[in-house]
Amino acid sequence: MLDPQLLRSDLKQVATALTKRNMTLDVATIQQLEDKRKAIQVKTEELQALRNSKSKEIGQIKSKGEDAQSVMDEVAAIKSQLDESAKELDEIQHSLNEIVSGIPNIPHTSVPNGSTEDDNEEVRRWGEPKQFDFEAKDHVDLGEALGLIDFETASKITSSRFVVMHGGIAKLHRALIQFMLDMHGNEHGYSEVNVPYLVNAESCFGTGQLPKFEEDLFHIKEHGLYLIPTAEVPVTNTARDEILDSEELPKKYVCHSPCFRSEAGSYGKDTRGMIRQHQFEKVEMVQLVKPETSYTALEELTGHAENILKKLDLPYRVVALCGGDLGFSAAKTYDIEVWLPGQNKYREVSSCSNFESFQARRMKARWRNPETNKPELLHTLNGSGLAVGRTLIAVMENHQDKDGNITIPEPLRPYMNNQTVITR
RNA sequence: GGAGAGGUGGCAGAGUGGUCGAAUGCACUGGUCUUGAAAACCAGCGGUCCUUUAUCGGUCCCGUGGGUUCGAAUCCCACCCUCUCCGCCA
Repeated sequence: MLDPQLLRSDLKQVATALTKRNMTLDVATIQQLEDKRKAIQVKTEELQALRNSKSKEIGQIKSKGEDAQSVMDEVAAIKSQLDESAKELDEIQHSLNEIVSGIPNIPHTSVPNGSTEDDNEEVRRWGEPKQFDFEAKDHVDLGEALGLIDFETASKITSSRFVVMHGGIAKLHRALIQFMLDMHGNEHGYSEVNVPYLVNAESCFGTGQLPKFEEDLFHIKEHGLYLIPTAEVPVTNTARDEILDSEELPKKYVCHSPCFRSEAGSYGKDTRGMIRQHQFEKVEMVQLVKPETSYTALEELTGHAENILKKLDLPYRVVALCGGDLGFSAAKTYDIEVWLPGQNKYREVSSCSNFESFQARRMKARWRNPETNKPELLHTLNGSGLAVGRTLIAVMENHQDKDGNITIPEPLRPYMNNQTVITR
């Protein structure tokens, strides 16, 4: 959520900043509602103040044993006015709220202009795509030839966009998770958390999935809960309605979880293989920081995700998302794209974002600034470190040999009983 | 799932219709005292929103949402959560 003060004082400037997202803000409607809100809120609160003081008066009169009827009649007259005014205020605030909570974050000044992913800006590359002296297979062919990846059974027991993994691939998947958790925990200073995979609506609102993107979520209606689309939701919401001490910051969490996405609207996209699933696993990094440090934290966090790819010897590039490709809550995002020989292109394995105070304002996640001694909004960040399924694909495709075996990257071997290769 | 108890400020804990945003204690902050510290004493000490350049002032907040009332922490209704016992269960 954007700062309501900013919307009041500088609505036009906000509208201009949002054009970077190819978004037009309905300035006239907001301005009109805001003017109305101001007038009615002042009126309502004045009436409330009057009612309160008169009611107190009644108490005083009665305690003296005198007759308070005339004052009571006065308050009764105020009451109907107040009810009407309060109702009107409620309606205006409601519609204003609806509009404001649907406005995306303002892109940081460093965010490139553009409307689609083609306009994203490549920041750097690491590693060289490997030249194979045979025709590289994709993970589907590799996995099925090994007999270790099975989409058919998954669709029998559940539906499309799910997968069953066996043996060496299942172990490789698990090894990746443990390797990532250990790297971030031991080398990068994150503390590991394990959180619920079902969350309530307040949490989804806090991180920005609700109200606008409900269709992307799996919803358990009879319990009013949602399956998490990313650990970002439960982990960031640990700070909801909290005021943290300055000394506890920054808070850095790493969390492994499954992620559930309905993928509504992506029919026909990435239907082959494990690239786009309804359920996948991810190791997520979340940081809660003081505002002045959030952009250095973003660089640092992105670097932490990159380190995983470096250790696994997987070529990648980092792109800065352009305004049009930026997610709803993010002020700035770097995507990390890993090289996939099977597709002959770079594909996203991580998305690292600074949300500034956008999520924090929605969830009232604050810290006490010792300089002012007042609660102030935190800045929140998160990034995949990394998407496990896609990293698995990358390992398979980049480290395959001509016989279709997979060489296990050195750092994963301790997690796989020192196995060096996955064969049929 | 059944039965019972309970949800009040950072914590503990009082408060059952009217000067209660809330006693008291602890914690915390500042001051006095002290060579320093402790103790003692004095003072301060929640959040939200509105108005305002700012102050002042005002609104709202006692689990959440409704209701009754001139007036609700206090009464009524619904829901949520916690604890204890029983049942079921990884």
